[in-house]
Amino acid sequence: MSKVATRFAPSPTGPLHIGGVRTALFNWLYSKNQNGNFFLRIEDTDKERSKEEYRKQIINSLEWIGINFDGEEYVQSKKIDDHIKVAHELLKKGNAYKCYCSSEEIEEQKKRAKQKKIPYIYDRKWREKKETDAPKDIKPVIRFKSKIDGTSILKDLVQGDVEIENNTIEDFVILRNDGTPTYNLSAAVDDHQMNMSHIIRGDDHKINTFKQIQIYQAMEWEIPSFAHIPLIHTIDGKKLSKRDKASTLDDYSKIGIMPDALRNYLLRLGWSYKDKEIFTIEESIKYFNLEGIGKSPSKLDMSRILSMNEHYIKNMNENDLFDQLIEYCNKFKKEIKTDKEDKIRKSLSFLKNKAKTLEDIFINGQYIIADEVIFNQDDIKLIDERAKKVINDFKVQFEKIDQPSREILEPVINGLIKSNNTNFKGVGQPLRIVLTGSKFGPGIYDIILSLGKKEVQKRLDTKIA
RNA sequence: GGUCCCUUCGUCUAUCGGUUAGGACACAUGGUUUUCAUCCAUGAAAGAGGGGUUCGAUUCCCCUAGGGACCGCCA
Repeated sequence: MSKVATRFAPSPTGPLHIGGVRTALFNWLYSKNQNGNFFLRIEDTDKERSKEEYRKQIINSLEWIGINFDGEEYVQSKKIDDHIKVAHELLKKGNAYKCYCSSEEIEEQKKRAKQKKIPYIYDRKWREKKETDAPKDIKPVIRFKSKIDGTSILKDLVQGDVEIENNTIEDFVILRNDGTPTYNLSAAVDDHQMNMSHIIRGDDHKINTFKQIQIYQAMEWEIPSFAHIPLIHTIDGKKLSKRDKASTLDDYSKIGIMPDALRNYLLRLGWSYKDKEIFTIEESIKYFNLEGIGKSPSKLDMSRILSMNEHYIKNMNENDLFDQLIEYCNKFKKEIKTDKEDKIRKSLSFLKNKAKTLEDIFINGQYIIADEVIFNQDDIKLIDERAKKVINDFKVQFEKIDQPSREILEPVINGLIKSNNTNFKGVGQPLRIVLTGSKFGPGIYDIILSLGKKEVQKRLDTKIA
């Protein structure tokens, strides 16, 4: 058997959405699992809608989530001549013919079919007509001569055997009247030339597959294996599209979802391996297979994405988390000053406990990151005379401490609890508010130690309410 | 409308004829805790409906219902 080769073939007509990312992921994983290669093919033959910025965005997205392709990026538009050559070859071999119907004529037929509520299918008018009957003023398209009799069976690696009557597949256009190839031709030729062994793509391509297989057969090419994976649906059960919000990778990265978490989520969306939920990249390559792909479409679930991200935040290496956090803040929030970096790094161990996203860490860490304490107006109201006295008492004691540590602070706090005749909350809450601006936050010792002596003193001087 | 596909807790899923139908997320309750969280424990929660086949069906077959995809000289 020849070496496994898969590809991801997006068209750069919009931002890549996570359905596409999952398709890319499955192709990539399958090839890596089989020790094969994974290629990227940019299908940019729609000159009107293809945009360079989208091409870049697609490549960046794949890189962000950790999918790397082998070899050179394959650009479909550069291969158009090959596609046209095949069209003419099919014509010569009698597997295709020129159709002189005007687009108006076709439109008219479609409209009529719609009115009568019967399915439209091109009537194969020019299939057997003689070229000499051709009208002079019309540039023909080239149509593929599809099978009319019998049925075809697609042995799909995910869906099983799919049988279809050949006459439901029309004589599709392979070359437009401007001489350019259409999708089914280009895709078939490219996949053949790229030596694809497995075509893994969305369910929505299933009918195309029947068309493309006929091209392979006519050209006597080896037919690759196909696997049509179920689509990802939105919460209301419709195919995910680029227009849906929260559908592109950027939508997730900007709220602080990390690539590994999203990768893991996408992997488990429509694929499973026993009861295993968490997969490192290495594990996903090791365990990925086509048998594990389910047949039914699955819905996107934000709370699941969040909890996956939370899992990664809590379990990943803290240095890596720090790096990702800084990168995230610099890109989407504000640049973290170098003098704050160290404080943040030290505080990660407790800041991450309250976070589902990098954004959460950023927000929870505001009391460190921001130069000025931002006070929650409601919480300030909790600072009454008693609280002020506690704060003041603490200030006096704190000034005597050279090197704050938990061991030194603990007796101080306990002493204040006693002398003020209160409980821990009576001391902790006012201090937390004056130091961070909010009654919610990390433990009081964590706050003090993360800020450092100088900063704590500065904040204790703050006049509130 | 035609063709094709799908159907297990709210969601993602396990089960490859015999299980108290399992796990994860979310949810609820309780515990730990200096707040919010984290963490731990517990709980509620599913085989669309109807026929077969079988000693036995969530699992195999058929029908119905519901959902989805495709039906471009887009990709």
